[in-house]
Amino acid sequence: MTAQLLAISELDRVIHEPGRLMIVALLSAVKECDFLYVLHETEMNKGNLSSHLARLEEAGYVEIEKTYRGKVPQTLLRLTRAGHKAFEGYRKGLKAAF
Amino acid sequence: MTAQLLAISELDRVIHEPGRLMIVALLSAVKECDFLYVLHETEMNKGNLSSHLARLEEAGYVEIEKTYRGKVPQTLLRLTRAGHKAFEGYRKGLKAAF
DNA sequence: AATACTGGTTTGTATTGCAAACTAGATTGT
DNA sequence: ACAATCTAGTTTGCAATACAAACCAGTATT
Repeated sequence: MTAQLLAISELDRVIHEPGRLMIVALLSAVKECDFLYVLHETEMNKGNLSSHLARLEEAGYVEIEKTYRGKVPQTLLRLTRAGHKAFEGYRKGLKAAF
Repeated sequence: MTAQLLAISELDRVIHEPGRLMIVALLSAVKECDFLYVLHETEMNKGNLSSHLARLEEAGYVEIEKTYRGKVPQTLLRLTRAGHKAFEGYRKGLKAAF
């Protein structure tokens, strides 16, 4: 197995999925934002975004904080340290592959 | 939607899957090889490789030619022109995203 | 006091990805 | 010769997705 194929085979599947890749790329840039911002920026639907976030949270890559902006609920999102490392590793993997 | 997110969202899913990405990367380098070479090089199992190849063929990205090496069957694989273009486009997409 | 809107979550389904089981034919052993 | 084994794959069955439609609790509107 060549280094290229090895790098591809080792890509983190949680991050690799395009929907989640968008989320992680976005969060890695802004440090914190809310559900609706990610929703609009990625052009996903709510159900999809919700479940991808749940997956990322379960992987320990994002923190989800439910709070309020006045009376309306707001879900704040941040990449955890593990999330940042995973994304960095993912990008290194890509670079190694291509 | 930023250019980065757009690029991610437009990645070709057929090629994006790591198993198939390995196959396509390999075929793009060698022009032609057989099933067993890809099998050993990628370290997949046969069932998996077979179905990923079927998907790539159905997408028009690989040509599958069944022939014989003496008396033993041999499956030859090549990337089609469309496959080369798709892979090139995929790499451009990645470059645009990261 | 209905109706509609916000900000999400849950549910149902169709598609995948995966490996175990199978197949057809060639080879080897007895 | 004929059973057992090997080779080169394909098919099948299942578990895990990804996706959107339907739902829900609370708020604002008419």
